[in-house]
Amino acid sequence: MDVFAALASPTRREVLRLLRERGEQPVQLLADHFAMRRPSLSEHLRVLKDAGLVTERPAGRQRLYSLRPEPLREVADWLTPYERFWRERMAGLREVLDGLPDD
Amino acid sequence: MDVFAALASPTRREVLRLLRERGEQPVQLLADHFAMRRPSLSEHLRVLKDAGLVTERPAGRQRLYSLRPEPLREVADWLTPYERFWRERMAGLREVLDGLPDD
DNA sequence: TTGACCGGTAGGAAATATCCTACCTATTGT
DNA sequence: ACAATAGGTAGGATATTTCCTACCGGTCAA
Repeated sequence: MDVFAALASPTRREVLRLLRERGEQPVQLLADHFAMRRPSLSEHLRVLKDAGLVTERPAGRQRLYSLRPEPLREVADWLTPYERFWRERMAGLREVLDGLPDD
Repeated sequence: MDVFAALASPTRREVLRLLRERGEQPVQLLADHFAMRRPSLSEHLRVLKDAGLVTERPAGRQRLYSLRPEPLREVADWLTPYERFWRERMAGLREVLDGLPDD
């Protein structure tokens, strides 16, 4: 339910990256890439699922997880009003740099 | 140091919003908008400062905090590779909607 | 100089997060 | 039917977060 909290964990961000790069994955394949036992990864997957960032689909005895990027829009939307701030500051920095003599 | 973790708290996101909308603010003015004692807000401010999201400047007996949006670029950059995913999905949804009969 | 004010730190309580091992169910292959 | 496999749940240890009250130092104003 809370996208920002779900993204706070490096492990969970890494899970999202794996799903983005590889597409749908069973738990075991994901778990292979972490120095962590499977039940711990299961908990991370549950947090991601509660946040709507992944979906799960049974396939035989496996469960295939895939990326569901929609909730990331909330983050992108949240960032929007800050963009002009860092653009202005980057522009200011650019001016300062342009004002320096060539080396 | 960890921008994503700093953004996980609704209180801290609200602090950033206040600083964005009002500019530089002393602690007391910020604290007035939360149902929380001042020392707790001080801790949130420290987390934001450690993440580089605010700067602090002494002014008499006050300390003025202001927004420092640069670290948010890290978040925006992290989001970038996911953008095409939700765009594709939105496009797909659009097609479905377009295919529906007018009501 | 002294009292009021601003805001940080100390230390503790309670809740939550993050890991583990042990165990359970469901599915598959022999 | 049975052993092996996939993956979730239970419950516990520990660490971290988030709040509080009490207190402290620095600054300003009378």
